[in-house]
Amino acid sequence: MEKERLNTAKTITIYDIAEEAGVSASTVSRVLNGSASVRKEKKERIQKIIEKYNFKPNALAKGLSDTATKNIGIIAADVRNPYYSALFVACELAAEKAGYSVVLSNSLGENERERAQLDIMMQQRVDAIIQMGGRVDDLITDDSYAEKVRGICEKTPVIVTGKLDKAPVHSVVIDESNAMDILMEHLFALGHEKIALVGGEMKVASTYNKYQKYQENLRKKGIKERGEYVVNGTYDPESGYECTSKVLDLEERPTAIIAINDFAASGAVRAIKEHGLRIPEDISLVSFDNTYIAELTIPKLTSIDYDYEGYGRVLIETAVSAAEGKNVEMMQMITPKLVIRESSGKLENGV
Amino acid sequence: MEKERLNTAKTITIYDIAEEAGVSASTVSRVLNGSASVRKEKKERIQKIIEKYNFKPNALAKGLSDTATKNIGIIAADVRNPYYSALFVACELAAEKAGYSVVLSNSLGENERERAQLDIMMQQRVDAIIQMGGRVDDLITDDSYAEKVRGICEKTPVIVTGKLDKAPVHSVVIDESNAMDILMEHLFALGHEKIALVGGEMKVASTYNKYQKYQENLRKKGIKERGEYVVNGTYDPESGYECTSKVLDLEERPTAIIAINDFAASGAVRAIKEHGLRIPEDISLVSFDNTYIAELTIPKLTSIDYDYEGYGRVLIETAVSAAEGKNVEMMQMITPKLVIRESSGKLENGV
DNA sequence: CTGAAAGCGCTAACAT
DNA sequence: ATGTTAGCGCTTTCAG
Repeated sequence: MEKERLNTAKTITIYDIAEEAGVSASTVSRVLNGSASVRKEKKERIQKIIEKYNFKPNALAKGLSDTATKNIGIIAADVRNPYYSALFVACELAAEKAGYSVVLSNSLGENERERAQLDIMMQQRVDAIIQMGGRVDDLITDDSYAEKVRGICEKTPVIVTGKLDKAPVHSVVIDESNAMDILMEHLFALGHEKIALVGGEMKVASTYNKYQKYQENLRKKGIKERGEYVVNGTYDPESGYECTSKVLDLEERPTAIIAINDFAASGAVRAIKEHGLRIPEDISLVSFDNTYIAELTIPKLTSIDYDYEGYGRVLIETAVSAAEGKNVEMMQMITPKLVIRESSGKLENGV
Repeated sequence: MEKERLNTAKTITIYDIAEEAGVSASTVSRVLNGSASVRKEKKERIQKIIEKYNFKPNALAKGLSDTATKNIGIIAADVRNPYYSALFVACELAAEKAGYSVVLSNSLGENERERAQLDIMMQQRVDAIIQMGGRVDDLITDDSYAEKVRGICEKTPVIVTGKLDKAPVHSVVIDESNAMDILMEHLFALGHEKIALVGGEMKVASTYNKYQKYQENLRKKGIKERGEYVVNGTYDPESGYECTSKVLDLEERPTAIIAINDFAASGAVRAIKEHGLRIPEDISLVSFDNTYIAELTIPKLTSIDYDYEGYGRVLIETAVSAAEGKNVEMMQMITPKLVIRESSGKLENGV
């Protein structure tokens, strides 16, 4: 049987354009990129032919001869998480404006995949790599991972949303500590002192930092920390539900709960309602990330926002500048902001 | 000031490997791809050197000389929507297994962007393009868009999750009609006859199809359709809230509501609760898509699932087969499945 | 202002 | 089994 190739219209190249215009390929290239002046007459003739064929230069060939591909690789932990999808889309939009494209892949919590993706992006010759979540969230940097990234940094700038010790990467991180301060100030102002912290793993740097600040805030306020008010878990609704249930079953239950993210908070809402308690009358609930989940729950969640659009812009600006060899700060902070909705309220009376 | 380029370690190529191994570049290429047998001794020597430098062949050069890039472009309407993110990740995983990478971009409802993205993917020489949502969801195909895609199809297979008249694309669509049948059967079985349909735009094919089936089911059951029970809107929570509110304010309100997707349903939940009604005791609520939103609401939603993993697999298999010039069916259907949760229940008594 | 020529890194006949 | 050679499509000196 003969092998049939259906989709095989002739690929038109810069040479075809050149021939039809009666000029050399170089000239076509010049008008394509505006890299040098071409006589107006010729220029127009060439442009007409380009349009006629709707010619688009082969990006592979261009990337091969150039040094840049105008592609930025993004490795996200999981775009199904609204935090990452919001940030990713923000990056995509910012990149578009800067004349770059983004290439996304999800590490999905698997170390192996994350490393493989780094390799693929290098092979693809992206001009910079942005890593959002995953290994760069680890409180203790994985040594072999750091080494891998170090190798990459020699050729391609790497920007992370967390930290990576021992590797010259650019960091653009949320000021988690500040975020926790804001949240606790809010709760203190409402009269809460019995405050629980649910969800999240201590091996994740951002969670650990929040925990530190949680302690510090209590201490400053002269409130003794109760170990049973801090229940670790993961970052999903199920975990939020379980952690919250535990806290609510305590003899002396808290009057306010801080969930590690909106997902966990949504689980917390369920647990609180099942315990026959009202939000915020009986218990206040606040969380981090301000994803659209915060508007889906009933009541809507008071949550910490990061201005995703701005965050994405900074990430891309950093990536682009670094890719173009400009000098960029190695460490930048994103300032969080409190968005007050319905889930937090004044402490009415003791429990 | 001197321009400084930091990230510029020497790029090592197949020739460097060849030289150090004392062989020709072809031989290195052969061991790299296993495209022909190489004497074991040499092979091992070469592999050692490759590992030593952690050499990864330049994908651009490879794509340029080969005819394939092993990249599949995916244009999604918006990955921030859990439906698309679930499907995208499913595709990514399936592609990975097939030795392909996926390249994502979001059209975000903007016609211009969607077209531009098609161009970019062509320039990038992806082996196939999968389009999820966007213009391919239109009930009436945009002519100029179809023409554009037609041009692309001549070179690169296009797979759509909707339809595109007048363009030889492969379709992998959800059997929406069947989905609506299942949902209504479920409601009928629970005793509901006053059924509303909220959210969605009729200009979107899938919504229109659902509406058709909604009517047909009522007719078959001998129930007269009430125009006021069908309230169009969009696909977000806000719209679900508004559409549902309208329906609940009717003199004779429905006993069951079908939301166009989980997002709209989450808004519906809010509206229903604000009306002081219980779900499902006073009113049943069902929806389409079975995203994680269905598990976040209280109560959890009865929703139509599509088996995202399977759906993604079919999309990628189709893309890969088409890219490799194999014969693939032009039209495939995804069978929906009902997932019953807490939001739907027996009709207790008349309103 | 423009063309010729070399090269980006890899693959694929074609010889040997 | 392996080396040689000729591209893939574009950019970029270098001449003129």
